[in-house]
Amino acid sequence: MAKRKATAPAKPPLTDMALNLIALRFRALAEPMRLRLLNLLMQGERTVGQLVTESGSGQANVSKHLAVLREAGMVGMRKEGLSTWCFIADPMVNELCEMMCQRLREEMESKAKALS
Amino acid sequence: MAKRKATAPAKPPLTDMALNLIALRFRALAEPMRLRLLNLLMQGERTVGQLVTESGSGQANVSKHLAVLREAGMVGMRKEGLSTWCFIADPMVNELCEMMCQRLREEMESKAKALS
DNA sequence: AAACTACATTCTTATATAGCGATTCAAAAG
DNA sequence: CTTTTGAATCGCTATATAAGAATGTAGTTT
Repeated sequence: MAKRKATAPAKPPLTDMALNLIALRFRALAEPMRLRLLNLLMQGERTVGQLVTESGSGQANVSKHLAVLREAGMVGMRKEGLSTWCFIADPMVNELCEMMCQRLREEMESKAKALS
Repeated sequence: MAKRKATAPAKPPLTDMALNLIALRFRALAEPMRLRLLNLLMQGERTVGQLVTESGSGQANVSKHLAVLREAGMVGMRKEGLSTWCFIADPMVNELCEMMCQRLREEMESKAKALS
Protein backbone atom coordinates (compact mmCIF):
# COMPACT_ATOMS: atom_id res chain seq x y z
CA MET A 1 0.00 0.00 0.00
CA ALA A 2 1.20 3.43 -0.86
CA LYS A 3 2.14 5.55 2.05
CA ARG A 4 0.87 9.06 2.02
CA LYS A 5 3.56 11.66 1.44
CA ALA A 6 3.89 14.08 4.31
CA THR A 7 4.07 16.99 1.90
CA ALA A 8 1.11 15.88 -0.15
CA PRO A 9 -1.13 18.94 -0.66
CA ALA A 10 -4.15 16.82 -1.53
CA LYS A 11 -6.43 17.82 1.30
CA PRO A 12 -9.89 16.34 1.71
CA PRO A 13 -12.83 18.71 1.88
CA LEU A 14 -13.66 19.71 5.42
CA THR A 15 -16.95 18.76 7.01
CA ASP A 16 -19.54 21.31 8.05
CA MET A 17 -18.71 20.79 11.67
CA ALA A 18 -15.02 21.34 11.09
CA LEU A 19 -15.74 24.50 9.14
CA ASN A 20 -17.91 25.79 11.95
CA LEU A 21 -15.28 25.10 14.57
CA ILE A 22 -12.57 26.79 12.56
CA ALA A 23 -14.75 29.80 11.81
CA LEU A 24 -15.53 30.11 15.50
CA ARG A 25 -11.86 30.38 16.29
CA PHE A 26 -11.14 32.93 13.61
CA ARG A 27 -14.16 34.91 14.75
CA ALA A 28 -12.52 35.33 18.15
CA LEU A 29 -9.70 37.13 16.36
CA ALA A 30 -11.98 39.15 14.12
CA GLU A 31 -12.62 42.07 16.48
CA PRO A 32 -10.26 44.98 17.05
CA MET A 33 -10.97 45.18 20.77
CA ARG A 34 -10.17 41.52 21.29
CA LEU A 35 -6.98 41.92 19.31
CA ARG A 36 -6.11 44.86 21.49
CA LEU A 37 -6.60 42.76 24.63
CA LEU A 38 -4.44 40.00 23.17
CA ASN A 39 -1.85 42.56 22.20
CA LEU A 40 -1.73 43.85 25.76
CA LEU A 41 -1.47 40.32 27.11
CA MET A 42 1.47 39.67 24.83
CA GLN A 43 3.42 42.01 27.08
CA GLY A 44 2.58 39.89 30.09
CA GLU A 45 -0.19 38.96 32.47
CA ARG A 46 -2.80 41.56 33.34
CA THR A 47 -5.77 41.70 35.65
CA VAL A 48 -9.16 42.38 34.15
CA GLY A 49 -9.08 45.81 35.74
CA GLN A 50 -5.73 46.61 34.19
CA LEU A 51 -7.04 45.56 30.82
CA VAL A 52 -10.04 47.83 31.29
CA THR A 53 -7.75 50.77 32.06
CA GLU A 54 -5.25 50.09 29.33
CA SER A 55 -7.77 49.20 26.65
CA GLY A 56 -9.87 52.27 27.24
CA SER A 57 -13.06 50.23 26.94
CA GLY A 58 -15.74 49.62 29.54
CA GLN A 59 -15.54 46.96 32.21
CA ALA A 60 -18.54 45.00 30.97
CA ASN A 61 -17.25 45.03 27.44
CA VAL A 62 -13.79 43.82 28.38
CA SER A 63 -15.28 41.09 30.52
CA LYS A 64 -17.40 39.84 27.66
CA HIS A 65 -14.56 39.94 25.17
CA LEU A 66 -12.35 38.04 27.59
CA ALA A 67 -15.06 35.41 27.90
CA VAL A 68 -15.02 34.94 24.13
CA LEU A 69 -11.24 34.59 24.09
CA ARG A 70 -11.35 32.17 26.97
CA GLU A 71 -13.99 29.99 25.32
CA ALA A 72 -11.83 29.95 22.21
CA GLY A 73 -8.98 28.63 24.35
CA MET A 74 -6.80 31.62 23.57
CA VAL A 75 -6.78 33.26 26.98
CA GLY A 76 -6.48 31.66 30.38
CA MET A 77 -7.44 33.12 33.74
CA ARG A 78 -6.52 32.48 37.34
CA LYS A 79 -8.13 34.08 40.33
CA GLU A 80 -5.95 35.58 42.99
CA GLY A 81 -7.82 37.24 45.80
CA LEU A 82 -10.21 39.72 44.31
CA SER A 83 -8.39 40.01 41.05
CA THR A 84 -8.45 37.79 38.00
CA TRP A 85 -5.20 37.52 36.11
CA CYS A 86 -5.37 36.89 32.39
CA PHE A 87 -2.73 35.41 30.13
CA ILE A 88 -2.36 34.06 26.64
CA ALA A 89 -3.01 30.36 26.86
CA ASP A 90 -2.25 29.41 23.28
CA PRO A 91 1.04 30.43 21.64
CA MET A 92 -0.67 30.00 18.27
CA VAL A 93 -2.26 33.39 18.89
CA ASN A 94 1.12 35.06 18.68
CA GLU A 95 1.98 33.19 15.50
CA LEU A 96 -1.29 34.00 13.81
CA CYS A 97 -1.08 37.70 14.59
CA GLU A 98 2.54 37.80 13.62
CA MET A 99 1.81 36.21 10.26
CA MET A 100 -1.06 38.56 9.62
CA CYS A 101 0.97 41.63 10.54
CA GLN A 102 3.87 40.55 8.39
CA ARG A 103 1.56 39.93 5.45
CA LEU A 104 -0.10 43.32 5.87
CA ARG A 105 3.26 45.07 6.03
CA GLU A 106 4.29 43.44 2.77
CA GLU A 107 1.12 44.47 1.03
CA MET A 108 1.19 48.02 2.30
CA GLU A 109 4.82 48.45 1.28
CA SER A 110 4.00 47.01 -2.09
CA LYS A 111 1.15 49.44 -2.56
CA ALA A 112 3.24 52.33 -1.30
CA LYS A 113 5.91 51.47 -3.81
CA ALA A 114 3.32 51.35 -6.56
CA LEU A 115 2.37 54.92 -5.70
CA SER A 116 5.89 56.32 -5.72
CA MET B 1 6.71 25.57 37.78
CA ALA B 2 8.83 26.97 35.04
CA LYS B 3 10.57 30.23 35.47
CA ARG B 4 9.42 32.87 33.08
CA LYS B 5 11.17 32.42 29.78
CA ALA B 6 13.58 35.16 28.78
CA THR B 7 12.17 34.94 25.28
CA ALA B 8 9.91 37.89 25.97
CA PRO B 9 9.40 39.35 22.49
CA ALA B 10 8.61 42.81 23.81
CA LYS B 11 6.31 43.88 20.99
CA PRO B 12 5.00 47.41 20.86
CA PRO B 13 1.28 47.93 21.19
CA LEU B 14 -0.49 48.05 17.86
CA THR B 15 -2.28 51.15 16.69
CA ASP B 16 -6.04 51.31 16.23
CA MET B 17 -5.61 51.30 12.47
CA ALA B 18 -3.40 48.23 12.57
CA LEU B 19 -5.88 46.43 14.81
CA ASN B 20 -8.69 47.26 12.44
CA LEU B 21 -6.80 46.02 9.41
CA ILE B 22 -5.86 42.78 11.13
CA ALA B 23 -9.40 42.22 12.37
CA LEU B 24 -10.69 42.79 8.87
CA ARG B 25 -8.48 39.99 7.59
CA PHE B 26 -9.46 37.56 10.30
CA ARG B 27 -13.10 38.41 9.73
CA ALA B 28 -12.77 37.18 6.18
CA LEU B 29 -11.88 33.78 7.63
CA ALA B 30 -14.56 33.88 10.29
CA GLU B 31 -17.44 32.49 8.22
CA PRO B 32 -18.00 28.79 7.50
CA MET B 33 -19.18 29.42 3.94
CA ARG B 34 -16.07 31.41 3.08
CA LEU B 35 -13.91 28.71 4.59
CA ARG B 36 -15.76 26.19 2.47
CA LEU B 37 -15.04 28.20 -0.66
CA LEU B 38 -11.37 28.47 0.28
CA ASN B 39 -11.30 24.77 1.00
CA LEU B 40 -12.68 24.05 -2.46
CA LEU B 41 -10.16 26.39 -4.05
CA MET B 42 -7.35 24.55 -2.26
CA GLN B 43 -8.05 21.68 -4.64
CA GLY B 44 -7.56 23.96 -7.62
CA GLU B 45 -9.12 26.76 -9.61
CA ARG B 46 -12.88 26.92 -9.92
CA THR B 47 -15.33 29.13 -11.74
CA VAL B 48 -17.89 30.99 -9.69
CA GLY B 49 -20.54 28.68 -11.10
CA GLN B 50 -18.63 25.62 -10.03
CA LEU B 51 -18.27 27.04 -6.56
CA VAL B 52 -22.01 27.66 -6.45
CA THR B 53 -22.68 24.04 -7.38
CA GLU B 54 -20.09 22.52 -5.08
CA SER B 55 -20.77 24.76 -2.13
CA GLY B 56 -24.50 24.21 -2.24
CA SER B 57 -25.14 27.88 -1.58
CA GLY B 58 -26.92 30.45 -3.77
CA GLN B 59 -25.22 32.35 -6.57
CA ALA B 60 -25.66 35.75 -5.02
CA ASN B 61 -24.31 34.56 -1.74
CA VAL B 62 -21.24 32.95 -3.24
CA SER B 63 -20.57 36.06 -5.26
CA LYS B 64 -20.65 38.27 -2.19
CA HIS B 65 -18.45 35.95 -0.17
CA LEU B 66 -15.94 35.84 -3.01
CA ALA B 67 -15.92 39.63 -3.05
CA VAL B 68 -15.01 39.65 0.64
CA LEU B 69 -12.21 37.16 0.08
CA ARG B 70 -10.96 39.11 -2.90
CA GLU B 71 -10.92 42.40 -1.00
CA ALA B 72 -8.98 40.66 1.74
CA GLY B 73 -6.42 39.66 -0.87
CA MET B 74 -7.00 35.98 -0.26
CA VAL B 75 -8.66 35.05 -3.53
CA GLY B 76 -7.79 36.18 -7.06
CA MET B 77 -9.99 36.11 -10.13
CA ARG B 78 -9.44 36.12 -13.85
CA LYS B 79 -12.13 36.39 -16.46
CA GLU B 80 -12.12 33.96 -19.33
CA GLY B 81 -14.99 34.38 -21.73
CA LEU B 82 -18.19 34.33 -19.75
CA SER B 83 -16.69 32.57 -16.78
CA THR B 84 -14.67 33.92 -13.91
CA TRP B 85 -12.00 31.63 -12.55
CA CYS B 86 -11.12 31.93 -8.89
CA PHE B 87 -7.93 30.88 -7.15
CA ILE B 88 -6.18 31.30 -3.82
CA ALA B 89 -3.99 34.35 -4.15
CA ASP B 90 -2.27 34.20 -0.79
CA PRO B 91 -0.54 31.03 0.40
CA MET B 92 -0.88 32.33 3.93
CA VAL B 93 -4.49 31.17 3.77
CA ASN B 94 -3.37 27.57 3.61
CA GLU B 95 -0.99 28.04 6.50
CA LEU B 96 -3.55 29.75 8.69
CA CYS B 97 -6.19 27.09 8.12
CA GLU B 98 -3.64 24.34 8.56
CA MET B 99 -2.51 25.76 11.88
CA MET B 100 -6.05 26.15 13.09
CA CYS B 101 -7.02 22.62 12.08
CA GLN B 102 -3.95 21.16 13.72
CA ARG B 103 -4.66 23.07 16.91
CA LEU B 104 -8.27 21.94 16.96
CA ARG B 105 -7.26 18.33 16.43
CA GLU B 106 -4.91 18.52 19.38
CA GLU B 107 -7.55 19.98 21.63
CA MET B 108 -10.23 17.54 20.60
CA GLU B 109 -7.92 14.56 21.11
CA SER B 110 -6.93 15.94 24.47
CA LYS B 111 -10.53 16.29 25.51
CA ALA B 112 -11.39 12.86 24.16
CA LYS B 113 -8.57 11.38 26.17
CA ALA B 114 -9.80 13.18 29.25
CA LEU B 115 -13.13 11.41 28.84
CA SER B 116 -11.76 7.92 28.43
C1' DA C 1 -22.45 41.96 60.69
C1' DA C 2 -21.91 45.89 56.85
C1' DA C 3 -19.23 48.10 53.30
C1' DC C 4 -16.15 47.72 49.64
C1' DT C 5 -13.75 45.73 45.57
C1' DA C 6 -13.16 43.30 41.25
C1' DC C 7 -15.71 40.97 37.83
C1' DA C 8 -19.59 38.79 35.72
C1' DT C 9 -24.16 38.96 34.02
C1' DT C 10 -28.39 40.94 32.26
C1' DC C 11 -30.87 44.15 29.48
C1' DT C 12 -31.18 47.22 25.81
C1' DT C 13 -29.98 49.61 21.49
C1' DA C 14 -27.51 50.13 17.30
C1' DT C 15 -25.10 48.15 13.69
C1' DA C 16 -23.34 44.53 10.68
C1' DT C 17 -24.06 40.83 7.71
C1' DA C 18 -25.59 36.06 5.99
C1' DG C 19 -28.89 34.44 2.99
C1' DC C 20 -32.56 34.68 -0.48
C1' DG C 21 -35.11 36.49 -4.65
C1' DA C 22 -35.15 39.74 -8.26
C1' DT C 23 -32.77 42.56 -11.12
C1' DT C 24 -28.88 44.24 -13.71
C1' DC C 25 -24.75 43.92 -16.28
C1' DA C 26 -21.34 42.10 -19.53
C1' DA C 27 -19.71 38.92 -22.83
C1' DA C 28 -20.87 35.58 -26.33
C1' DA C 29 -23.90 33.35 -29.60
C1' DG C 30 -27.54 33.36 -32.95
C1' DC D 1 -30.02 43.87 -33.45
C1' DT D 2 -31.92 39.87 -29.76
C1' DT D 3 -31.16 36.07 -26.84
C1' DT D 4 -28.55 33.43 -23.73
C1' DT D 5 -25.24 32.71 -20.18
C1' DG D 6 -22.27 33.72 -16.03
C1' DA D 7 -21.76 36.72 -12.53
C1' DA D 8 -22.47 41.05 -9.85
C1' DT D 9 -25.63 44.02 -7.52
C1' DC D 10 -29.88 45.52 -5.14
C1' DG D 11 -33.67 45.06 -1.78
C1' DC D 12 -35.11 42.71 1.92
C1' DT D 13 -35.47 39.94 6.39
C1' DA D 14 -33.53 37.58 10.12
C1' DT D 15 -29.90 36.98 13.12
C1' DA D 16 -25.62 38.04 15.57
C1' DT D 17 -23.05 40.94 18.39
C1' DA D 18 -20.48 45.19 20.07
C1' DA D 19 -21.08 48.61 23.50
C1' DG D 20 -23.04 50.92 27.51
C1' DA D 21 -25.96 51.09 31.83
C1' DA D 22 -27.65 48.74 35.56
C1' DT D 23 -27.52 44.96 38.46
C1' DG D 24 -25.73 40.67 40.56
C1' DT D 25 -22.05 38.15 42.90
C1' DA D 26 -18.09 36.43 45.24
C1' DG D 27 -14.19 37.55 47.95
C1' DT D 28 -12.08 41.19 51.16
C1' DT D 29 -11.78 44.50 54.66
C1' DT D 30 -13.43 46.90 58.62
